[in-house]
Amino acid sequence: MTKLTPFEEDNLPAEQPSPDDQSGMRRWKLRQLKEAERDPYREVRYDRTHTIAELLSKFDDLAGKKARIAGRIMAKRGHGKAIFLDLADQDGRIQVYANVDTLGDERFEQLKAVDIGDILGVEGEVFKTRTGQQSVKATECTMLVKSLEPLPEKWHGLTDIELRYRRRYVDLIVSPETRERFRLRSKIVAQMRRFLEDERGFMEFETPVLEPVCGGATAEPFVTRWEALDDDFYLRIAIELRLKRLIVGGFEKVYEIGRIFRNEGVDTQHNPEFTMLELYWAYVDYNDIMQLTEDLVVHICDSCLATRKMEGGKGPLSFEPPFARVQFDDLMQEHAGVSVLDLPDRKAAVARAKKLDVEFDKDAGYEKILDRIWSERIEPHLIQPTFVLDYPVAVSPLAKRIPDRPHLAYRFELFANAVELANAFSELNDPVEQRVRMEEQIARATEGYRELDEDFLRALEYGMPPTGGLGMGIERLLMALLGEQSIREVILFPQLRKQ
RNA sequence: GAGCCAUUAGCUCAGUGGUAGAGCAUCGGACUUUUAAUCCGAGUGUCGCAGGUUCGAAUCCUGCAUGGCUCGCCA
Repeated sequence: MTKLTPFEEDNLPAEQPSPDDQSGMRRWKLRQLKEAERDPYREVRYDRTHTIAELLSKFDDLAGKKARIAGRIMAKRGHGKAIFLDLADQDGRIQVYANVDTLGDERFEQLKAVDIGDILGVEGEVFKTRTGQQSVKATECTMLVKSLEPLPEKWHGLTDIELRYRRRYVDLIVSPETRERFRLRSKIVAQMRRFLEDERGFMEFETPVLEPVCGGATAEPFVTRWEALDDDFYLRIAIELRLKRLIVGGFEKVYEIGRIFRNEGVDTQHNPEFTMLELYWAYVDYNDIMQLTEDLVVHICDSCLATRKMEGGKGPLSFEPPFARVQFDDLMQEHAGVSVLDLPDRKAAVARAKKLDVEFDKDAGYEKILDRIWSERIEPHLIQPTFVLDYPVAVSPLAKRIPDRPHLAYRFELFANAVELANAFSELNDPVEQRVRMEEQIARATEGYRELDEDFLRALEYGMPPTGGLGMGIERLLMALLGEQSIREVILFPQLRKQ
């Protein structure tokens, strides 16, 4: 008998608790293990000969040979003097068979005491049962972790949405779909980097998340306090203005995949923190960026999903290039019955919105009303991947004006599944015009915290070459590619209220 | 921030005013190739929280909490 620490004495029951108290039962079992000098938490490593997926893929060669595997017990089927366990590791699941003849009485009784959720190392012979089930016949079992909480029901798993988010680790244990979704997220981001770096020669940089002034988008920032300086700072709402400084500095192909924070509400399309790919490419225009964007998305389809066709929430999607390319104004004329040329001011926009039955806040400014018409009347039609080109300058403060159509800017957005995936410009590099447009934007802003990023304007004054830039919401892309309707399904730990 | 909906056993869910239920899981027993193992037996509980109505409330009402959906802000 090993003497327990006072903490263990207090927290691990000495007597068998009520069977209803499942975690109590497990703690009681843990105490017995510790007292018998079989404390599972003492184990520091377990040498595996194979992962379960490897073992299964080489099963015929390994049959009759010894193997060592490890994983979590997902099911337990007692059978008198024999027992079956399902053992799962990261990529596979296999049956373990054990009987009293091969293990002996003592070790067989120990194995019978394991609970679903415990983590076990198993050494044994690779074999098939008489029903042909690929299995390992245990000759030695090592308890690697005692799980103190019971897992959800084996058939339905965890369906309570709140619990799935708050205890994502449990969701990952019991839901292969969840594991697969986040495995794909990791792979897609990795392939994004591989494509940009290895195939296109971009360099990734990391720019500050904490900023003295925030810009690059219109959104409410999170404010935080830098105590040492006794001053407020902001969590960035975009990466744009930082990366453009790198173009000024002479780097020609730069990108960052990073976290963005926007102090806004939560819904199926929005999480207060999300991940954005932003890239800037000197000496090219938005047509080159459009081609790059299409190539990138197709590369991800081919390398991660092995298909360019998928089931979106609003019907089947085909990412077969070339994606449709359509003028913003053509869509306006088709679905809103008006050209932006005929909506020169707020009054005209209000009249059109009313005619279209598009509701808007009575304080809404000109851009906001245009945006409302757009999202109510046009966006719902953009199911298949579509590049929408040449937006009104009024809603594109960082994009270069088109000289022979001065009310429009060199800007495109990529839509799929009726959601915006990406936003790109031929970047405005005229420091004088940029200052005017930013000042106009600030003057119209209804929310606080808007001030000119003077240092960005100074950078433009030093001279930024003609540049194309892109911003792409990673979660939005994942939703479109994986057919998910809620952004929380592609974010491991979505923001929820404190409990 | 607003509207609607949900919250019952560890998990998945029944239960519309009259003794709180099922399956899985758990506990006891049988079973040496099962696989949602099977068979026999047992116990699940602050019915989200706080009030109210009623002889009596999981059930009706009010407030609160958390979550979901829709809407507003936002990508």
